[in-house]
Amino acid sequence: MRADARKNYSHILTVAREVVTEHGADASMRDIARRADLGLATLLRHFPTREALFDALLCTNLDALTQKADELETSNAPDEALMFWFRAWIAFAQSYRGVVAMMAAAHTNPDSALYASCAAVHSASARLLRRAQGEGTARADMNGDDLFALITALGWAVDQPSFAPRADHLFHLIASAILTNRSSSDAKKATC
Amino acid sequence: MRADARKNYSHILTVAREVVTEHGADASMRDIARRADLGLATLLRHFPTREALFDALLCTNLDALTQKADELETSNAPDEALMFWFRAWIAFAQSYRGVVAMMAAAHTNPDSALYASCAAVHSASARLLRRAQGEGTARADMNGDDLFALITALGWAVDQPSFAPRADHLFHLIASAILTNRSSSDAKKATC
DNA sequence: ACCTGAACACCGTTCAAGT
DNA sequence: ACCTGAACACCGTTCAAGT
Repeated sequence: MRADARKNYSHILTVAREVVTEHGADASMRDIARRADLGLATLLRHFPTREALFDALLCTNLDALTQKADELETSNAPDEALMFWFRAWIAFAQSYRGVVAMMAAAHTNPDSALYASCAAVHSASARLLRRAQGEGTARADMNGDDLFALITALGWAVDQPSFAPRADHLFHLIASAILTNRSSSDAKKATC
Repeated sequence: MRADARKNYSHILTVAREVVTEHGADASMRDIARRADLGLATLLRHFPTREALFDALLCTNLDALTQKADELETSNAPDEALMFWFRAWIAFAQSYRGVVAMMAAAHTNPDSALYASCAAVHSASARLLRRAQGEGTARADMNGDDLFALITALGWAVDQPSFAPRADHLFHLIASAILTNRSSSDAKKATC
């Protein structure tokens, strides 16, 4: 990449972070370009779609999330690991408004620039679930798709202004639906 | 209302139902007007906002939903009533793509044409919850806001193409998070 | 190589002019 | 009363012309 292009690239990301913080995932691409003092066409040259931009915006967080799954898998009890990771996912979901809805949509469509990231999150969570199921601390009548649906649904919910105040409690409720032992102390550590 | 206006009004609703069935709640208002052979301004005269149109589109379903809450409250066991109504809500959520997201947004904003309808659904569900809690069959550490958040989150989830295939099972999982007795036969009747 | 203004086909809002 | 074309300020896409 040429020096000026590289400079534009990182400048776009900086500005996009600001704009998206204010307006959420539906922020106007034109507005981002405007605030970066660039033509809209230039922005779209670097990030041909909104999802390409978000993949770049979120890749650090997303990598941290999948890496955290690896760490938890070796260093924590299965149910504890699942719940800690679930918490981390919800924190991620709250990074910018609308990200979860965007990821849920991207999850369906292999052409999306976010598809690979979604799949990575999905498989990380599925791995943690299977491990807890092996130990008998997570419901056996549930698969990776179910887990992903539940945590994504909660991620969407805590994104809604009217539901956000109850985010912690809602987390606890969903957690209790996933774990076998409702009052497990491990779960409590993660859900309280 | 003048005769021609009344005719336009109902014609718009008929056409809107078709277009929204195809394109979901984000369907273009212009497209609806076009298909109705009317100027966009005429459509917006009858329904000044998208939410006003949807309030009209959904009012029959919404009324049925709140009325169903009344019926269930007198004719069924509290936990059974709660679960039957929950099922009806999910069926409503599946009537058109995007309605749940729209209602969640409307729920926050008192100026929305859908606000009253959201409040009605909210209070109907809260009533059924309190009754089940009184009997001890629904979790005590949960309020009407929590329930509304959970059922709305599930409504959103089953709206996503990738989660829809597991809709029934996801319902069961959320139901088990709401009810006290996980394998209650009443719950089973509603969740299976 | 990389940037960008401009034309394009959309969207919902508003209102003056028509019947 | 009710309808509507047109102007408006937006949006993302595309590409020919510039450096």
